[in-house]
Parts: sequence; C-alpha cells; structure tokens
Amino acid sequence: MAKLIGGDPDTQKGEKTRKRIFDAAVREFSSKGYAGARVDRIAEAAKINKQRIYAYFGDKEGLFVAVWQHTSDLINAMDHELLDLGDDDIPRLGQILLQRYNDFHEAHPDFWRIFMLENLMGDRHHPRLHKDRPYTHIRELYERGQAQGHFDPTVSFESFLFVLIAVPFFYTSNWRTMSDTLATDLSRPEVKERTMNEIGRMLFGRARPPGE
Amino acid sequence: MAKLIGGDPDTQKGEKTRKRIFDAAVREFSSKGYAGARVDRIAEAAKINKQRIYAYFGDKEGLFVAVWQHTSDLINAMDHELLDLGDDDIPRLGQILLQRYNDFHEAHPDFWRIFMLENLMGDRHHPRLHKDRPYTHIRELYERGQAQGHFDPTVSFESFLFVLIAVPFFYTSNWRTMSDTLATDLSRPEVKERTMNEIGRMLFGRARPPGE
Amino acid sequence: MAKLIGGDPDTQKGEKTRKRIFDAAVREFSSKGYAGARVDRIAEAAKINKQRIYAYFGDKEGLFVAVWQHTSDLINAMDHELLDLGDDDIPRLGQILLQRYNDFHEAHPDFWRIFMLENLMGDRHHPRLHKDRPYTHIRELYERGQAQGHFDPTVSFESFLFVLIAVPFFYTSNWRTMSDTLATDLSRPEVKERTMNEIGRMLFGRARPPGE
Amino acid sequence: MAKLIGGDPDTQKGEKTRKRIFDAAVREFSSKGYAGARVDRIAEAAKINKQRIYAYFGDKEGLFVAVWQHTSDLINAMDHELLDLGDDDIPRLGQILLQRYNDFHEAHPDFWRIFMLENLMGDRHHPRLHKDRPYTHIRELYERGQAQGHFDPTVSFESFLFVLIAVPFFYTSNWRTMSDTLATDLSRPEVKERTMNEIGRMLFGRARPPGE
DNA sequence: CATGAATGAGGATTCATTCAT
DNA sequence: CATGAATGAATCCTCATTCAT
Repeated sequence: MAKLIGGDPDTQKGEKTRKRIFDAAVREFSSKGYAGARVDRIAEAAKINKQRIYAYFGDKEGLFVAVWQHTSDLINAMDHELLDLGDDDIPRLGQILLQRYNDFHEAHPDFWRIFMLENLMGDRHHPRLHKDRPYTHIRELYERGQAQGHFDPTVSFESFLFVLIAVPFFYTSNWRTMSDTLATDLSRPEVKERTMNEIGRMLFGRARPPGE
Repeated sequence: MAKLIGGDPDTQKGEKTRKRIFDAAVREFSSKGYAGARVDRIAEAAKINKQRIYAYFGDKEGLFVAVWQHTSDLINAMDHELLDLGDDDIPRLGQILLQRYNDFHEAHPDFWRIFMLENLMGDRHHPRLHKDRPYTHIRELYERGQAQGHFDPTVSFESFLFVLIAVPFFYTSNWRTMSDTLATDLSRPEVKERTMNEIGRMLFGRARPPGE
Repeated sequence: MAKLIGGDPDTQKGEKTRKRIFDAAVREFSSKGYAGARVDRIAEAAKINKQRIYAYFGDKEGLFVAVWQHTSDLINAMDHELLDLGDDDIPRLGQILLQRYNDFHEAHPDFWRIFMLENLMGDRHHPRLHKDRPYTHIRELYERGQAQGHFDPTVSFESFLFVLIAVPFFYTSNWRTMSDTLATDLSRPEVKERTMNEIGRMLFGRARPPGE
Repeated sequence: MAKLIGGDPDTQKGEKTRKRIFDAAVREFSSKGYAGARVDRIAEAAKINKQRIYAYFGDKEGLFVAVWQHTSDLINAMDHELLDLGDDDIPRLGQILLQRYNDFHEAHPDFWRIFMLENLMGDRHHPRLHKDRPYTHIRELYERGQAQGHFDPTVSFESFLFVLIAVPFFYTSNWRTMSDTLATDLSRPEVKERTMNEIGRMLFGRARPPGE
C-alpha cells in the first residue's frame, strides 16, 4: 500500500499544489498589496487552475490570512532562536539583536511588506500576531545586563527592544526613500553595515560597567 | 470688487471643489491603499460629481500623484523649520529632532501611510522626494556637536539622522503590531513619551565632552 | 449707426463663430464618423466654448445635419455647373463628366466621408439629398449624343451617369485598399490620370457614329 | 469516443460562444460603425455575458480586427474562385467578373460596410488586405483577350479590374442615395440587372476582334 | 483533483449636455 | 454673447467567484 509509505499520493500532490499557490500568493500580495493582488495572476504564477485556490483557501481573503499566518510563524521562529543566547552574549546583546533582525529581513525580504499591509489595512480582521510572546529569556538577559552596568538601568526592556526592531525594519522598508533623503545609496551592503555599526555605537557604545 | 478679495468667483468655486476632492483622496488612499481606493468613494466623500475628479486630476493615478506631492511638500516644510535651530540647541540636538519628528507625525497622522504606499509600489514613477536636500544646517550643528564632544565622532551624520527619522516613523506606523509584540499599549501618550525619552537616553544619554 | 453699415456687430461676430464651429465639425465628423466625433474636440478646434455649439446648432445631431446639408449643397452646386455644357461637348461628354466628378472630389476631399456616413447610418433621419434633381440638361445632351451615334442607344442615361459618378467616388474613397489590391500606388496623380483615361477609353473609346 | 466526432466538448461550447459573439459583432459594427458599436449590445445580441467578449477577443478593437480579418478572408476566397475561369471565358471575361462581384455583394451584404469602416478610420492599424494577391490567372486571361482583340490593348489590367470592382461595390453601398439622385429605384432587382447589363455593354459591348 | 467556460457586480473613464455667472 | 463648473447616463473593461464536465 503506497499509502503507508508516503501518504496518499493525491494528498501529496495536493500539498505540492497548495505550496505552489502559497508561494505565488506571497509574491503577489507583497508586491501588489491586498487590493492590487489578482487571483488570476496568482493562479498563473502557480501554474494551477484558479479553481484550486478556492478549493484550498476558500477565497482571496482566506489566502491572504494564510500568508499572514506564515509571516507570523516566521517571526515566532526567529524569536525562538533567541533562546540560544546566553550570559556571554550580554555585553553585546544589543548589537547581536540588531544583527539578528537585520539577518531576518535579509532572509525574508518580503516580510516587511506583508507585515505593513496588515498595518495599512486599518480594519484588521486577521488574527493577531503572537499576542503573548513574553521574550522572557532575552528580557532576563537584558535585566542582568542592566545590573551589570552594560545597559542604562533607567531604560526599560521594551524601549530597548523597540529600537532594535525598529531600525532594521525601517532600513529594509525605506531604504529607497531614505537613500534620496540622505543622498546616500543605502542599498549597498557596506553602507548598511557601516550604518548599523554606527547606530550600535550610538546605542551601546559608551555604556560602561559601574565599577569602571 | 469682489474679485480683488477672493479672485474670480468661478475659479474660487473650482478651487474649493478641488480641495474637497483632494482631502477625500488623502483619506481614501491612506486608508485603502492605491489599488483599494475607489474613485466613486472619493467622489461621494467629497460630495462632488465623479467626473470632476477627472477634470481636475486627469485620472486616479494623477490624483494619487497630487496627494504624494503634497506629502512631499509637508516633509520639506518640516525640514525647513529645522533652520531655526541654533548653537544653543547642539547639546540636545538629538532629543530635539526626535521630538520634532514625533510632532510631525502627530500633526500629519496619514503621512506615513502615503509615504509607505510609495515604498510598497515597487516600480515608482512618481517624482522623487527632495532629491538633493542637504540638511546643511543641522549637519553643521551636528558636526560642531561632535567637535565639542556631544556626539560620538565616529558616527556619521547620516546614521545619526537615520535613527531619528526611523524611530518616530516606525512608532507611528507600527504601534499596533508593536503593542502586541511588547505587550504594552503604545497608543497611550505617556507610554510614547516614556519610550522616546528612554530611546533618547540610549542614544545620547551618556555622551560626555572629551575633557571630562 | 454701425448697424446700418455692417449689420449688428454681435451678429457678425456670431456668424464668424458659427463658421468656425462648422468648419471644425466637418473635419471632426469626416475623420471620426458621427459616433466617434467629440463635441469637446470640435469646440477646442473651433477655439470656442462648448456651449456655443449648443446655442447655434441645438445638439450634436443638429450640428451633423448642418454639415450634411452643406454636403448636399456642394453637390447641387456642382450639378448646376453642368449647365454650361453645350452641344460641342457631346462627343466627349463622358470624359468631361468623369473629369468634373474627379475635380469635385479633389476640391472637396471630405465629401465622400460625410456622404458615406449617411449611407452607413442605416436609419437615416436626415433630409434627403436633392430629391428631384432631374439632370435635364445633360440628359438631353446624352440623348442627342445617342442619336448622333456617340453613345450606345441601348444604354440608358441612368446607367451612363451611374458609372461616371461611381468611378471617381470609388477611386477617391477606396484608393488605399485598392492600392493594396492592385499592387499599384493609386495615390500618385499620374496613376490616377492614366487610370481615368483608360476607363474613359473602355467606356467611350470605340464608340463611333453610326455612319462610320 | 465522442471526442472523435466533435472535439472536446468544452472547446466546442467555447467555439459556439465565440461564433455567437462574432456574428453579433458583424451586425453591430456594420450597422453602427466602430465608434457607434456597443459592446453591451453585442453581448446582449449574442446572449452571452459581456465578459466573454473580452475573454475571447481581448477588447473591442480586437473584436473589430477579427471581424475585419473575416472580411478579408471572404474576399480572398472569392478571388480564389476566379481560378476556375478558362480560355473559353475570355470573350465575356468582363461581364463574368462584373457578375461575380455583384454576386459576392449579394452573398455578403455587410461586406462593404466593414470594408468602408476601415477606409473611414484613416489611421488604420489593422492588417492589410491580401498584400500580394497578384491576380495572376485572370491577368493572363485578360492579356490573352487583349491579344485576341477582345479588349483594348491600351487599357491596363489594373484599370480593367478597377472598374469591375468599383461598380458593384458602389452600387451596393450607394443604391439609396443614387436612387434619389437618378430618380430610379435601384433596389429593384430588375433595375440592377438592367443597369449592370448596360454598363457591361458600355465597357465591352463594341470591342471586336482585330480581324473583324 | 482538475479545468475551461461562464457570470454579476463592480470600477475607471468618457461624453453629451446643462448651469451659473 | 461667452465661459468654467457641474452633472448623470453611459461605456469599456476587470475581477472575484462559480459552474459543468
């Protein structure tokens, strides 16, 4: 029974189709926005019949929710990886997180678009993103860092994390317009690296342990 | 001589209509995005005949460009106001700029939406934003501040300005999702103020003149 | 009283305006057809305000009727000129008429278009063209020519005139497509002249007086 | 194996729909002209959903091009039938062609309208009609006829063919207005037959073989 | 599962015509 | 007479979605 070995072949084929639709949808939604996305174009890009989309995802909205869910999963996965940070990382925790978020955006260049779409569509009816993600682990590291004098004791963990999320996100999403504004080509990797280093220095450069 | 007071009555009426369309368009575009915006809805909101939109702005695209131009003008005006900063402001230049950009977003709550739409529509064919705005004045202040030890001499003006623009923008555009992420209600004014203060401290708090 | 000398100046000006509208209408209708014609374009070409068209001609239909009337007048005028033909012209009456009709189309290159529009719009509601134009004069010349053996006595005047009207009209209106068909450039004047000569010879070339 | 008999059922259904659209389009375009034609009316007449028109023909223009192509095919088919003429037909070649072209217009009463529309729309962007149709066969017959004295040796084949195409076309397209002009009811079949006979006689009646 | 055909409710845009001054 | 503003009814075209096989 083939079914035992690899599952129902139809189901397997179905999964492949589903994946193809999904990938095409990510590209379409992120490049055109929700309203600008075209079901036909997704079907064509996925090289499947349009009807499949409706079979798998119900409607356009359902397809977008699936994409959005995936986006949510991506970020949760990334946050989960932060658990591997340990006490040794405390002194450079800020720089490390900055690096991690930048890497995340580089690995998922469409992330910010999907994410922003959700922000733009004021009347959201899509599931919330990780409501109760406590960041317990890195919060503890940060607080330990504060106690050790690595971080300003008057700066809350929330503000700390906020900047570290904001800067890579804004850089990724706005490098075009900011390149104009700053008359600097922010698309060049070395410019990005330099900028991030400098921002890291602004944020954490001069903090010294109290005993110093 | 009514003409002297308000210009040609017809023209005046036309301008009023144009303004009504424009205002409705800003609301529609910023809430629905370009593709999601409906010309009919704009006409209805502006309480004018749909055709007027085409008479005044050519087409939907032309209307959007006009809105985008206005957005561009807004930011240029704000930048112009920075000229009133003087040497006395150098020590707290960072905090002041942070404040100014936050005020700007509060005064123009739709700004980030229009701005982001432009970033989302990858293949832009709209006029660039202030191509060659050199920020000469505040750049000088910053450099003087570096010489005086107020700012890290290894941090470029571009990176300095980048964070100051990024943080208020990201706060304004992503407070919803970030509220979820940080399990903190970022919509509350006091939370915003505290966050900005803390971020100001992270960035500029510990910098000391070299002679210290 | 200026009025006595040149008529009401306003009326005079009005006539000029009317003429400008009319000329623009002829060009617009003949190049775009009735449905394809645009009142706005006519107003623009005539450099008058659109409203004037409605003041002078009632509506688009009224404007077209005026144009069509003019077309009708043109052909009546041409037919009237045929009265100057005399007995001396009988032997070459066919060639002369061919020439005249060709000249007419050259003098009024838009004539066939307006005329054809009327034919294409099946449900005509426009006044008939010269209902009772008897062509008495040239009919008499033709019949005298038949008696003298210049023309085939078994060919009616109607058939005679039909060909002479048909050929120049068809040449003028279909030279483009016929150039393709015949692989010959019918737009060249010498080609036209040669063709007409040859057709004249086909029609009347070998006719001889009976006594021959 | 129904497939063998009629092809794929869906395709067959599609073809039927396409045909219905096409037929309705021919009627609409030929009666109203290009600009006057209404896509909605075509859809209604074809009893199909309007969108099908766009699915099958792209747009209104594409639909017209299809109609025009068909017109082009019709005439090519007719020309192809001329190949069945042989040497025996040489003496009455003119009359035969006149007859054939008349028959063509009677079989395809809308032909001239579509054809004329193309002439009226000055800036054509539609495919040329039979670019290089040499009429080799009947040209040879004609030239042989000239050598045999049936046709005037000084009249080119082009002029010969021109009249034979012009007269039936003009009769078909202008019988209404010409009926007024000639005060004769050209719509009556016997009038048409008589007229064509007389024109045939004018053109070819008196030509005699040289040896006569 | 898969697919081409079909549909109805929009959606942007145009146009002849009228209004107000 | 003259004009810019305004209008409502189309008009072409699109899109998400469903049907039928």
